[in-house]
Amino acid sequence: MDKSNLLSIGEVARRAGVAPSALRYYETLGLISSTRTAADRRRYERAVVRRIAVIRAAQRVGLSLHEITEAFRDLDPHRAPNKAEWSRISRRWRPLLEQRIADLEKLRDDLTGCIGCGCLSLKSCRLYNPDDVLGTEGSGSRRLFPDDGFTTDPA
Amino acid sequence: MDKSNLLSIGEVARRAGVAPSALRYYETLGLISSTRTAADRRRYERAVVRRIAVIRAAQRVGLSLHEITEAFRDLDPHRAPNKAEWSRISRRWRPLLEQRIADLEKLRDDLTGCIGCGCLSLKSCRLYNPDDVLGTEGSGSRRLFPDDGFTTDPA
DNA sequence: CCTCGACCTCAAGTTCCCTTGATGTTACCG
DNA sequence: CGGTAACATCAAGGGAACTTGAGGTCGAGG
Repeated sequence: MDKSNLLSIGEVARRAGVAPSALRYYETLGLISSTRTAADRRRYERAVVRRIAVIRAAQRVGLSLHEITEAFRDLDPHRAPNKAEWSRISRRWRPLLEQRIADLEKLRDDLTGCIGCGCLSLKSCRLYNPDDVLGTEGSGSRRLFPDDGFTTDPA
Repeated sequence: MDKSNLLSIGEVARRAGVAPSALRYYETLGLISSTRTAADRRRYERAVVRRIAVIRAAQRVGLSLHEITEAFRDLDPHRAPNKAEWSRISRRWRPLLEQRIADLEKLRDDLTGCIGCGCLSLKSCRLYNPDDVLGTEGSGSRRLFPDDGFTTDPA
């Protein structure tokens, strides 16, 4: 059942957790590729499952399929990326990942208790009293939403 | 120009960095609300700017506007959330945030050099040799993509 | 008074990411 | 040999999140 080490679209779909229709769609975008059997069925290399996992992960970071296609542009679609290719993608995405992580941590901390802005006491905190205008912005703390109009209230 | 401390749709749009059309759209969804002038123009409380910032932040985490509406459901749309309301939203979103942060860190680390799986040498790393089957999964390290089919290859 | 910009509504359009349906072929099972 | 499941293509549909356009109103300025 494992003939020639290639996977059918159904197998890939199950393993990657996406619908076959999505795989066909990805193929039209050039995100993944397949060979065909004599009877025109798609056959996938095993590496495509990993590739799809990366695609889904990148999507969750907020990348469009187009951007992901860009990043994958000069990877051999049939093989797993080698070290050089992998680190090229890594270099490309890392700043974005860092930024997104920082954003999320900031949101989490600010939502949770102003850890990010240092006011651990939770009282008279800007987040719980959003209409307050900050007296000073001294101690290196940063605003969650820099442009929310609460400091620049002259219309 | 600051009459009655309310903002026009244009002002809110500028301060929040979104288009007026988006604000009208949010209103149809019940995400934000406004009062009207005699001439039927929308007037917004200042707190709406913060609310929009939270909406945008939540969107970037991957929440749909519908989910955000849910979380905001029983907040008074005209006021900034008080401490209790804020921490309700916080409690609701925190696990999600944590999960997303963990996912992103994992992706970053695995992309960067298998820091997450402990193989700092970068040689014979699963990520660089994705077709390898893991011999053991012993030392507490976790897979980036748990269901990618490389361990469960019996069809 | 006239124009201009900012606003209003409502319907339709757009982009992204797929899914669904119609219709047909292939592969295997009993 | 017949049925059924899995696959193929292609066109159309669908939801989410907005934007755009048409047509109209309002208030201030020249």
